[in-house]
Amino acid sequence: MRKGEQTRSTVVETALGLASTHGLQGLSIGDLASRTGLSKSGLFAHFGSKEHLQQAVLAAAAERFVDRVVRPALKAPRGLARMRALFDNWQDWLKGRERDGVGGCPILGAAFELDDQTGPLRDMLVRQQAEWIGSIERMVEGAKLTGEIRADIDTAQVAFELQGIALASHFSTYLVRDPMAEPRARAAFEGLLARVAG
Amino acid sequence: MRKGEQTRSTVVETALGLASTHGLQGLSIGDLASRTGLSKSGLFAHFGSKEHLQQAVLAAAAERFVDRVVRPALKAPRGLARMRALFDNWQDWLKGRERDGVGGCPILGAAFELDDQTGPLRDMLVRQQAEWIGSIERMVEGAKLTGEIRADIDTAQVAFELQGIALASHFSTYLVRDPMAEPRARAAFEGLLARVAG
DNA sequence: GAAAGACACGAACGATCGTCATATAATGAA
DNA sequence: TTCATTATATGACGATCGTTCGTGTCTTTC
Repeated sequence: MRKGEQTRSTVVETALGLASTHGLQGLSIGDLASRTGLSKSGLFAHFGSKEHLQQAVLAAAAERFVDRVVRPALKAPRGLARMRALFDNWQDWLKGRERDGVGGCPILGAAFELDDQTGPLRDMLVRQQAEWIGSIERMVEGAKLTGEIRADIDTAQVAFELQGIALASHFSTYLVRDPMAEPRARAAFEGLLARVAG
Repeated sequence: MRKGEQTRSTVVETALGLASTHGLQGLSIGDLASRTGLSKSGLFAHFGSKEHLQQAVLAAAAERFVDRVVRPALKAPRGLARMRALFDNWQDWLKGRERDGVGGCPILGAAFELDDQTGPLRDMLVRQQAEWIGSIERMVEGAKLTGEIRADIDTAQVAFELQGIALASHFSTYLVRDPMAEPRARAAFEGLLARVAG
C-alpha cells in the first residue's frame, strides 16, 4: 500500500469514529488534522473538499457494515438461520462498542442527518440503503423458498418492520440508555418471525 | 404579549423550521438573524447563548408535539380508540407538511443528533422522551383496563415496538421516500394491535 | 544514487462562527 | 409627557471554518 493510501485510510477511520458521535456535518478538517497529526492542508489534499471527505467516510461506513453484518450472515444456510444471523450481526453492530468510538451507528446518524437535504451525499446514502433493504428482502425471499416463511407474506412489509426494530433498538440503546433495549429488540424480532412463520 | 416575547417566539419558530432540516447543530445565529430581519446581537440577546436557543427550540418542538399528537388523542375514549387516535396524530405529525418547513420531525432528528453527546440539551431530550414513552404506556395500560389488550402483555414491549414503527415510518418517508411508507406503518400498527388484542 | 512523482507543510485568504460591550431606539407604566 | 424598562443595533473580538498556493521533503522507481 502506498504511503498516501495508508494515511488516507487512517484519516477516514478517525473521521468515522468522530462522525459516529458528532455526525457527518460535525466533522471538521482542522480537528481531524490535529487528531491524526497532520496539517490541515496536508489532510485536505487527500480529499479535495469536505464533501468528498464525507463521502469517503460514508463509503467506509457502508463497507464496514457489509463486512461485519451482511457478508458473515451469508455463510449461514438460507432461510431463518440466515435471517437470525443477520439480526445477530446487526445487533452487535448497533451496540458496536468495538466498532469505532463510543457513538451510535454512523449510518443511522447520517440517515437522520441527511434525510431532508440534497446532494451527492444524500444520494449516496439512499443508494446504500436501497441495497441494504434489498439484502433483507432477498433473505426473506430465501426463507419463503425454504418454506419457513409463508409465501403470501409481504416481503417489503417484513423488511420495513425489521428496520423499525433496529431503529427502536438504536434509539433505546443510545438515547434512552435502556438496558432492556436488546432483549426488547430480540423479542420483537422473534415475534415477527413467529408471525410470518410458514 | 410583550414585544420581546413576540419576536422571541418568531425566532424560535423560524429556528424550528431550520432545525427540522439542518438539525440543532446546524442552527446559526447569523443565518437566523438575517431570516428574521434582526441583527445578530439583537437576536442573541433573547437567548444569551446558542445552547439556550437550542433548548428553546427543543422545548417548542416538544410543546407542539404534545399539542398536536398527545393532547387531542386524550379526547378519544380510553382504550384502543385512544391508541388509534394517537397513532393517527403521530402519523400526521411525522408527515407534517403543514407543521413547519419541509423537514422531518425535529425531535427525532435531535434524538439521533444528541444520542452520543453530553449536556443539558441531551438531558432535556431524554426527559421529554421518557415522558412521551410514559404517555404511550399509559394508553396501553388503559386498553388493558378496557379489556381490549390482554393483561399479560408487556406494556413496555408494546411501546418499544410502536416507537419502532414510527421510526421506520419516518425513515422510509424522508430518506427512502417510499410512497408506501404510510400504509406499511399502518399495517404494522394494526398487526401489533391484533397481536396484543384481548 | 539520481530523477520523478507523491506527499505533506506553513502561511495566508475571506468568510463565518458565537459572544460581548456599548449605545440608541422603541415600548409601556406613571 | 416623563421616565424607567425593555428591545434592538453597531461594531468589534478572537476563534475556527473550508480552501488555495507555493514550497519543501520524503518515497518510489529506475
